[in-house]
Amino acid sequence: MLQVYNTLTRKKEEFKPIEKNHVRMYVCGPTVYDYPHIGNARSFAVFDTIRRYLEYKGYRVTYITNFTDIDDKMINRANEEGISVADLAARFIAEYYIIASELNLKPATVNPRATEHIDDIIDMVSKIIENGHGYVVDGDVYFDVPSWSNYGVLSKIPLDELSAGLRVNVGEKKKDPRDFALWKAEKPGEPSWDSPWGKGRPGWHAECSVMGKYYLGIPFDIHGGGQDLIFPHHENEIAQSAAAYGEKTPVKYWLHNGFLTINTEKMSKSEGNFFTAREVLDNYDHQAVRFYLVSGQYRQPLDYNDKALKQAIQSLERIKNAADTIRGKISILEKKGGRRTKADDKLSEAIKKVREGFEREMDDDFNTPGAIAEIFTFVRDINSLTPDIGNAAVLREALSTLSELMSILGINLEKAEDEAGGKSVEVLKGVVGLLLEVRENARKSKDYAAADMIRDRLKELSISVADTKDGPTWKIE
RNA sequence: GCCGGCUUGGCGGAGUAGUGACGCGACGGACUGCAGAUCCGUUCUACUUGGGUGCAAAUCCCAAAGCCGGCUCCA
Repeated sequence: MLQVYNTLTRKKEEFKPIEKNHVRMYVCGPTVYDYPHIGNARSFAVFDTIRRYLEYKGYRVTYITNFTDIDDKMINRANEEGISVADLAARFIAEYYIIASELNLKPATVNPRATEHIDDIIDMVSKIIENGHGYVVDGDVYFDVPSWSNYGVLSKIPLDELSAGLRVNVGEKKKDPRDFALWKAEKPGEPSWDSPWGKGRPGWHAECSVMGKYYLGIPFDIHGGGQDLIFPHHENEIAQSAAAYGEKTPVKYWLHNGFLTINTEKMSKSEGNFFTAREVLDNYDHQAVRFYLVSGQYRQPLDYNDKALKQAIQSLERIKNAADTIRGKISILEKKGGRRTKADDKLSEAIKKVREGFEREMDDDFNTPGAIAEIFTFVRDINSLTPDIGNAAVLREALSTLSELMSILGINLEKAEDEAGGKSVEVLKGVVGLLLEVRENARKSKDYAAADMIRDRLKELSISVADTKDGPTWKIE
């Protein structure tokens, strides 16, 4: 049974989608005014893994993640750079897709943009006004927070506590400092759209409510994002959606990932202590970065430092080596053939255990560290049993299980060379096989100079050779 | 000030009240012509502190300390 921690109730709850076998999920995507930092990347990777696990469990998942392409930050940055907001958005949306592919994020069902839904936003704002929870002042529209008694359900901030530290910005005409803008009247030089309240643009939180409803319907199952979005973004989203569309709770499960820290301090753009996803991906192996991002439990803080990344590289290497060990033994067995042994039975048992263990851990609010621990136990079983395995069938099953589980974490262990190469791969295999035969003869006659030369020269051609008790194996680096 | 979270071995990091997960590192051994990979063992008085409940607590309860976060744009 899958349990997820719901920010709304502050408890782990049994996960039951509203529609049977279909999960509708929305994750807050980036505001496309700058390069995403590695903390954004964590959020992307975490929710991608959650999505993949739900699919593994047999659910069909409709996965929406948006681009916010109109807001204050977009306008300010575009003005600084002297380009249009649309051009700025285009640039960083393109950048997002590059990062997404390097992190092996599965493409979303739809990546909607705020500016594609202006009419829907206007529609929602109109409904909020009609229902008595919004008001118009000089072309601005504000949400009337005190009129909404349920305000604070998500962040658990009592309404009267809220007013304490709030300020009202110059130029704002709120009735109450807790109110927030649904629609902002046009200022000179800003992009704007026609509306019943004059020209203007959407406020900060409108787009997610609108696009969630548009693509998923309300209520839907999962809404994800970083913990910093709980207040005010998601709090406002709930109030807006509920006030406009009349659903008490527009979302069943609210999931929030913990922060990525640097030296245990929160990484954030306003503090200036951050690394962009780009520089991290340029410095480290992409798969290792992905592995690192999902190696911690998603609600806990994750510290970014060189040591942590190095450790992720080492750990992942261990898993990949196990896959190579299996492949090497399979190719030997294909030549020699063999019979099932005791080790085959033990490995079959281990395959069953790893799948159970992995699911048990992931069912517990996506406990990836526990799930990875199960994989490592399996890796040790693979390494100790493989030399004694007699039949390739169980090895193929072990390899496909390992690959399948790792793919949920976003790591692809498959090697594509076989399909890609066709005939030339066959020739390559033949030639390397021939060289290794020559080398084996040299080793038997203790001509180690010759044997080592063949190995070294192959290494230069990025073919690495390893001797096992059953004979040599090789792989392309 | 008001809310929330965290504190586990050299480091990272799980943890169902009852046999010290898992990874990285270090050290020792095995295997090996060498290399790589791997295996076994050690690192073990590990659980912030002080009380309490229990036959038994890292795990439950109560206090305290330290650290972090939200209350303002932020994944």
